Amino acid sequence: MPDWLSRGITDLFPLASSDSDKDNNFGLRLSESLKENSSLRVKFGIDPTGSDIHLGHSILFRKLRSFQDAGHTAVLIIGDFTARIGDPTGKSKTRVQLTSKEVEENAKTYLEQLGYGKSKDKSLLDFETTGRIEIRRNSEWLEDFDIAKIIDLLSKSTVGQMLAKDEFAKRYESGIPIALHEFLYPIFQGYDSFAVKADVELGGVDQKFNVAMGRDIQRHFDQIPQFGLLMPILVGLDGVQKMSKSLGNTVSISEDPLSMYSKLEKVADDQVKEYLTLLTDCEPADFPSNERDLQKYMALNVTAQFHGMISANIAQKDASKITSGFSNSVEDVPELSLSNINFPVKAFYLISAIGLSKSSSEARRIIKGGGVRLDGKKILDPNLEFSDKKEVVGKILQLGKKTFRRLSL
RNA sequence: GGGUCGGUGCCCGAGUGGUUAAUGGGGGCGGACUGUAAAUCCGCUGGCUCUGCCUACGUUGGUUCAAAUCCAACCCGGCCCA
Repeated sequence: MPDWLSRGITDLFPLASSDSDKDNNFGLRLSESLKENSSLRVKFGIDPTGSDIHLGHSILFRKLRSFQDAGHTAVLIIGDFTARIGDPTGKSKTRVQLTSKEVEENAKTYLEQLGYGKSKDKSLLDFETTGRIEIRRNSEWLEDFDIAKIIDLLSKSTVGQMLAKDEFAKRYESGIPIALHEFLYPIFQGYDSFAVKADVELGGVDQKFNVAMGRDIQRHFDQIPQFGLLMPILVGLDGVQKMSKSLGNTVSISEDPLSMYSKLEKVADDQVKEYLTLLTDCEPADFPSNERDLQKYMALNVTAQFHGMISANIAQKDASKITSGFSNSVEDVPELSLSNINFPVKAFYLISAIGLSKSSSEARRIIKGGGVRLDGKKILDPNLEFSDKKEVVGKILQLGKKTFRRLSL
């Protein structure tokens, strides 16, 4: 198996029983497809339930991109129909069902973040080269399923199988409700594989059940079952739980270089190498030996993946100025426009109005707690009034240790 | 459908008529410390341009000077029985 493929993966199934067992030998299937010049169809489903793509998601997209670069076809399935069910995976309670309008909006932002419309060297996926990507929505085939068909599919799985799935088992045991429609999710996701004739499905390790379901359903319809390629779940900034928006431990791929770098340089020591493996192409031979240096090296290289090495370098310099107390000489602070603020304005209101705090009460609290600086000078009175824009324009507003904004007109 | 127990702030969980945004823990945020962090320590943790005013204990109504706490109906859930 080539390196680009094996890097970082946790599972590939089924495993070949012998070298000639071509339906179960992925290496063989891969080399055959290259010989015949017929690309593999690599399915990856996204559930447009949020709007932000973070680094945890990006490891799957990176792998998908590797397939594209190797000449295969990424079949990106927007789970617009299944999103309305809600994937129970990893959820300890029934997920809220979204309206189709919300789903559509999310899907659009997803595609933009993935680089839809951009050249391939500036985007996460290759939308540019013909034949390398196919974007599908599963409402295409799921929307008008009739009951007979659903019953046919449902009859292929048992309650026992469903309850063997970890999340269902846990919820069942601890008395947390499982709505019946949640059982449909894995089945429909599995059907997607048949609908797009997937040769491979990519997913996180927590998707094993769903990916395996795809194999069952393809077999049921006499299609050669897909291979399952599973990637690890990225641990989030808290160093313990998986990276997930609802846990608030994410780094979003659309974040500015400075925030991205600053967050990454404090990733827990024992996660740093994992980040390097999954989020960069760096080789272990080049890793610095000192732990703090390794952290910085990782933060730099990951940031460079999304913003380029030049911006990443500036972010690194800026971050070090900030931590050593020279925040006024920072080069690349994101600007924040004051155009819709009416002066005179009180400090707490300013912070809340420009969106740096969740509420004006929170802004007051942070100020009282000594967490706000303007050009390095602490502001301690929430009611401090700025009578004119000129007083603050061009200055750097700092919130806590990580958030910096240069105020502009 | 019947029985029974229960629904409290981001989460868990106290609280069963009365100074109060509601004990405690977790999480989060801010500060100190440090190799950024973690650990530890301290502070904050409903909203509002805030010396005050709103909104809050499943929902709606009721009793009362006064209700998260009492009553009624309804909604939602766990368990047991069918």
